[in-house]
Amino acid sequence: MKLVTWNINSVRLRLPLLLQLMDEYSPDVICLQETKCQDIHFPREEIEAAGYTHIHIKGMKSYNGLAVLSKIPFEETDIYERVGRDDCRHISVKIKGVYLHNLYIPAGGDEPDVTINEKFAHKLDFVDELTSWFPNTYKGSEDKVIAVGDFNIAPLEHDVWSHKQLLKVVSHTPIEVEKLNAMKDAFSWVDVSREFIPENEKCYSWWSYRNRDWKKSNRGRRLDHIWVSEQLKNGLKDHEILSGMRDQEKPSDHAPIIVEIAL
DNA sequence: ATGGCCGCCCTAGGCGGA
Repeated sequence: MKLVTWNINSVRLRLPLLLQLMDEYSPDVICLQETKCQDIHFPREEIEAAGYTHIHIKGMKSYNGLAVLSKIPFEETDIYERVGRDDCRHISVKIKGVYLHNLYIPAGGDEPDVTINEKFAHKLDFVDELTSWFPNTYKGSEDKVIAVGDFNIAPLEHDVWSHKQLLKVVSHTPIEVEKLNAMKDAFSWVDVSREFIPENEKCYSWWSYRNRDWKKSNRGRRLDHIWVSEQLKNGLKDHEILSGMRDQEKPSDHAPIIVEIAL
């Protein structure tokens, strides 16, 4: 199964790029984050015409929003309200016996301090909830589970362009890294990108729009992740961060990540 | 060293992103 995760930053604005991605890589399943559109406005017809006839979405006006687009039928679909909010940050499908979760973890605002920044508290609570939810819901040793999406946390030193300069910047603070690692350990998740790219090599999936030349300055962060349960580790075949998509006209600030997994 | 952009929305400046 070829699987893509991509924070598309508006599915309507980026539809031509999405169709290009489908045409070039022919993934079986595509998980999108930040679709930024209500379900009634989702561009179903064009996506179905490209062969992705199985669509599971949960969107809202202006912010957040998720989609799973597939050539393969779903056996189940679900929508979750994390930390009690109906804000379109977690959906899932069951496909070929695999539970596939599409996540958009809150960005967390500017100040990494829960006492003055409610958004940062929301982010940490969101991760905490998932830390117990996955092991309570599945058996990592038996169930085939995949979690992908924009986690908005770059956990490793070489997941950011400057570890030292980003220690106090939301996305790379010690408390966020600790929380994300706790979530990973609680289900023995496998961090797929780091199975293919050694931890001592720089690896990014996001580059700010603010850099005049994102490629030249290369001040990126690895915010997008693909995690698989232990069951699937031996099936990992291929992996690529499609940074070429960051180089197109009107790009998303995130690059898609593609993996191939033998099920 | 710093500031630098983008997309959305009851079309225009504010919010959110990270």
